[in-house]
Amino acid sequence: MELSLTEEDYLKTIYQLAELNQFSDGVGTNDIAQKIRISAASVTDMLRKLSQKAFINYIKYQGVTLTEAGKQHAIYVIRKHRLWETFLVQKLNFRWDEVHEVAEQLEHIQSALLINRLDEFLEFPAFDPHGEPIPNEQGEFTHQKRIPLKDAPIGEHIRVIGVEQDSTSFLQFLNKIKVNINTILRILERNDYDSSLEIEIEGQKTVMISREVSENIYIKLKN
Amino acid sequence: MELSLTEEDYLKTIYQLAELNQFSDGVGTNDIAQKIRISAASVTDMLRKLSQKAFINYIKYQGVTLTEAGKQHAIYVIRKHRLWETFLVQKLNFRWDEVHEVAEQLEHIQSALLINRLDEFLEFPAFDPHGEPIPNEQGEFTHQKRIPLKDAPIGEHIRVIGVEQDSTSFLQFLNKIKVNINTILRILERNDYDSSLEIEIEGQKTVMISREVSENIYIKLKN
DNA sequence: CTACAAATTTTGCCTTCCCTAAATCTTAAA
DNA sequence: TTTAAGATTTAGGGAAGGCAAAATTTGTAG
Repeated sequence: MELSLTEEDYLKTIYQLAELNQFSDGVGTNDIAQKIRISAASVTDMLRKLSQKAFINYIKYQGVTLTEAGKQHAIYVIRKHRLWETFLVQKLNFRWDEVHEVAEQLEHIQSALLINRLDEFLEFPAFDPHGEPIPNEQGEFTHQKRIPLKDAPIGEHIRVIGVEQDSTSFLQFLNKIKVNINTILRILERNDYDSSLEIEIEGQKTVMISREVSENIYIKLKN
Repeated sequence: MELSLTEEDYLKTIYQLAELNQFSDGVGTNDIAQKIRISAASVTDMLRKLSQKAFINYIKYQGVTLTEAGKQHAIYVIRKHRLWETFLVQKLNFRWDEVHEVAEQLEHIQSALLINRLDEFLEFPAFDPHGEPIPNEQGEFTHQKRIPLKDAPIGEHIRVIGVEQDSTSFLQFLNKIKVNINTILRILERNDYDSSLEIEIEGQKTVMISREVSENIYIKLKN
């Protein structure tokens, strides 16, 4: 079944919200409305529609969960989004902070052939430029243990493997201090009063970063 | 100004129809309707809208022409379309007959950065995989003299530089007989009774092609 | 010059997706 | 247990883009 661009956005959003709130048992109308910047009334309309098409389980006033079909499709949209982001960064030299808006459009192109060829062209990447896993054609994710930089041990060499991507200005900041995927860092000192960190970047310069920043960078120990 | 996907399609279509009918002085409502498979009534609606936005010159019952702004944008859509086709064929190994549908979607992605980076990535191609010229960022086309294969001299080595792309089955046929851009041909014999040609392909096999086919392949003399 | 066929526009209406305001349900504090 | 705040849905409606049928204009054959 072909879904409209809008329907795809809803499914993706519901999937992402469900990921976040793994504790609760359904995604709320308002959460969706807020995330895609739309009125709650409009969301209710669409939920009824998606429910009829059997992509979501929807009981009035109770929140929604994805059906298996809905989940499959949501993952497919995420696959498309992350493959395009990878393409933009690796092949067209986009910066971290430039990819999102364009990938939001590209993710709705309808062509299974295109996506599989793109995957092949990129040599079947397992992670996108922000370190998020890219589902394969079967919808399976590669898992990877990620530690927030703020919890990393002091003094050891560590490798950046992911970042949160909600904020463009955050990504631009990382760009400015030349922190990227695979950048090697070392925490020199932790300041307890404000949880800021002094870090060494690629053995070169030293930078102070706030707790906000160190919460949004994920690393693994080198080796 | 940002144009909707639909508006872009209309402008592109008007441009293409105007190219074809260079003799007449305006594109008709019905022509547009037929080309984009929509009712004439809907076309009238959109023409009024595009006229208000100053992309076309429209006088009721008189047909339309593009304004300078409309022409610029039409050419930009064509630029996007042809760059994406080039990408699909050169980088993702799409066949001639597979590219059109996907490029129709990709041509509406809104990002000047994306298009210019794609252009660069493809090394500023002057022609798309069907031999059509790709306008540069300034909207300028590279011209190239093309001779229909049916009018080519007998016996000489000639190079395929373009094909018509209206028919998928035609493109599939070319694929089957392994005729592509830059393929070297030689006409062995012309059959006057039905204007069919016997041609040699890349010095290898020999094939009979009908007049319909030879009218839709363009060549230049080798060297 | 007329009259009819073809082209075009108008009219009235549909679907999708969105909105505000009003109504209703849920839930947690008192 | 009550109730008010917050969440959600309903009601009514708008813009974009589409359609069929009716009305109008144009152009051409006689």
